[in-house]
Parts: sequence; structure tokens; C-alpha cells
Amino acid sequence: MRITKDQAAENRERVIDEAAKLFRQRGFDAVGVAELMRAAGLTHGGFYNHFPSKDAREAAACERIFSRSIANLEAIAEVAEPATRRRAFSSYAENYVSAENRDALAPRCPMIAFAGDVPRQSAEVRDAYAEGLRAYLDALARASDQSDPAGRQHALQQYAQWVGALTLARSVAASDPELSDEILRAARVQVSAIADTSRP
Amino acid sequence: MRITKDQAAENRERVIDEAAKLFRQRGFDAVGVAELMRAAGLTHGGFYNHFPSKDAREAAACERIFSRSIANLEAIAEVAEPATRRRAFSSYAENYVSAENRDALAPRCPMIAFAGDVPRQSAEVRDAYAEGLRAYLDALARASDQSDPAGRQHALQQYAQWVGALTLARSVAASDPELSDEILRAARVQVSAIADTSRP
DNA sequence: TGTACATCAGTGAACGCGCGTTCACTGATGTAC
DNA sequence: TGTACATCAGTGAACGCGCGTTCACTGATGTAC
Repeated sequence: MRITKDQAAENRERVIDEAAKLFRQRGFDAVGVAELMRAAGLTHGGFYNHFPSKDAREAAACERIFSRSIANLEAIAEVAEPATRRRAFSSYAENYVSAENRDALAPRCPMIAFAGDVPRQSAEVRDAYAEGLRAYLDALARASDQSDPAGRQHALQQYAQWVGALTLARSVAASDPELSDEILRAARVQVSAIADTSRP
Repeated sequence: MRITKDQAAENRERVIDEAAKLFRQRGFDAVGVAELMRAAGLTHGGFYNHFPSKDAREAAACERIFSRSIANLEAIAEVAEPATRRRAFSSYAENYVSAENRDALAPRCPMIAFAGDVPRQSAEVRDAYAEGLRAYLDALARASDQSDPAGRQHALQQYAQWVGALTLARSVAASDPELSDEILRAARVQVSAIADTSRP
């Protein structure tokens, strides 16, 4: 039963959206073709009408996840009033390094969800991810008012710490909540300190 | 053909050692029972003489990897002369946040290899990992001469940054070496700074 | 605008494959006498 | 110390299962006239 072009395009979008959600929850490799299509309300046979292979969907989902994360940062960068912008960025940081973000089943940040898996993925996925991370870090530097070289370096240092703290805190959250909280708290202390003393 | 008890124990050790190496390279889920036994010079059928299930070997391998990492830190903590100890720790940090460690196929540090995967593993594996990380961070705080509460917090902050920087640098190393180097360099600047200005 | 036909998104059975796990079997080791 | 037998680490065939991928088929949509 053929369907309209619009309907088909809509279906494709739904498949990518579901892939983005499932991948963030469980990583690339643990989500099968059949399960993904079922989640999108379709049957597995139609998968290859949309993607040349299983690998291709990873790249598509990766792009989608990044574009959402980057949009959030761009919105901050585009705030005209400097003080308001800085406040928006501080609040971004505080939300990032938070118990809510640690406890999310499907982390919104692609680096938290994927960074460890990416080196083991196909070149197609790795390329899509790398392009995403580059754009993300550019947007981060802009959003944090630190686009000059020294500032960019500082933004990278900050961000590495967020990712490390969140990754470590997530990894022991279930088995050792106290340790997880301690790691998170230590990182939050620095986030708050940075929020207080904004750079000249 | 029955073999000696010593030979059997040796075989078991070899299986765990191979698991530790393969897991660090490719993560827990990508290493099959048959492949692992082949790597240890055995056939797949004998696997269940050593482990009750596939899951059990993850925990055993996890413990082994941690015990090696922790031994390195303990050796530093046990250096008697304070200046020598600080120098040893600085050199540990510089080796950790290095291009060599980023480019290693099988990262020696369990957090670089596993932290992202752990939340998706069975409770048995998560518990083994959490116990390992707790012991590792304790050893890290001791090795860095920072066992008082404020110092421990500082050690956690430092370590989170190492892990984040290395994870991010690894994730784009193949597709975008320049970005990878930039992330690593930014982190190394802080590592060096800390090495120069040791705490009172 | 109406008709005839080609297109193609979606369906579900089928494929080959590798996985984790089980099991009957082997034969040297370990043990009881 | 020597002998007879039980033990059990290791072997490799076999299992059921779920995977990614293919394919003949369906039938409403899109298109050519």
C-alpha cells in the first residue's frame, strides 16, 4: 500500500527521532533494526527504503542529536545583553552538571551518551560525530563569551571537566550513589565559582 | 583429557587476562565467549568450567584491570620523600593526559575504557566497577598528597578533567586530529600548571 | 477532468550467520585402598 | 609403592534464538495521456 510522499518523509523523520532517543539511552549497537522500526510504528522490512544500511542510521541520528544540543547553545550566544547572556550560560552550566542530567536515562548531550563508544564505530559515524563535536565546541565558546584563543582554551578545559564529572558520576550512580554525589558536588563547586567570577 | 589443577588455574588466569585486554580494546559486549577462549588458546565449550555465565567474566576482568591501575597509584603514595612523591605524581598525570594514552588501542585506565558503557551493564558488573572506582579515587587522593577533605575534592576535580579531556580527545582522534590535539593540549596546560604550583 | 499504468513505501516471510549455552564424550589426573 | 576407579578440565557438535539483510508481493499514490 503506497503512501503519500509527505507521509513517507514524516515516517523517515520519526525513525530518526526514535533512533536518536534509543541511541542516547542504550548506545548505537544495542538497538536493532526491527526494534527501531517497531518504535516508529513500522515493520522492519521497510528500513532499507530509508537507509542503505544499519550503519547509515547511526550517522543520521548522531547529526540530529547534535543539531538540537547546538541550537540550545546558539540561542545563548545570540542573547544581545552581555549580563543576561552570561547568566544564561551559567544556568546552562549548572543544568549540565546536575543530578537531573546525571540521572537521565537518555542523556541529551551526545558526548555523555556516545563519546566512549565512538572510537569503536564505523568511519561514517565517527565523521558525523566529529563534525558535531567541532560545531558544538565552537558554539560553546561563543555562548560562554570566550571566542578569543585563551578563552576558547578555557572553555575546552571547563567542558572537559563537565563531561568527565558527569561520565564518572553516571558510571557509579546505581552502585555507589554517595561516591557519585561526591564527584558531582566537586564539579558543581567549580561550576558555581566560574559563574560568580566572570572573566574580564 | 584432564589436566593438573595448576594448569587449570593458569588457564583461568589467562582467560581473565585476555578478557581484560579485549574489553579495554572493544568494550564488554563486543567480545564473544568463543573469541575470548580462542584468544586464551582454548575452545569455547570449556568457558563454563570457569565462569557461571558470560556476565560473570566481565566482573572478573573489571577487577583485574582496576587492581593493576590502583597498584600504580599505591606505588606513588608509598614513596617516602615528599618531593620525590610529588614528582612521581606529576609524571603520572602527564602520562595520563598524553597523546600516547589517547592513541592506545586498549586504554590502561578502566574509566577511559568503560565509564560510558557501565550504566548499561548488569548489576554484577556495575558493582565490580563501582568498587574499583572508589578504591582508585582513594588511591589517587593519597598519591596526590591530598587526603584531607578539601584536597580530596581537588583531586576529584582534577581527575574528572583528565577523564573528560581524554574521552573527548579519543572520540575525535580518527576523524579530526587537530581538534583532538587542541582538547588534549588545553588539558595538558592545566596538568603542567598543577605540577608547577604544588599545594602547601 | 478522467483514465490507465507505472511507481514505490510498507509488509512479512525467508535467508544465512554468529551468538550464548548445553551436553555427551575423552582421557590424564587425583584419590582410595 | 602399586593398582583401580572416580573426577573433572577441556573438546566440539548441537540447540534455539535474534540479528541484519533480501525479496516477492500489495495497493494507494503519482503521472502520462
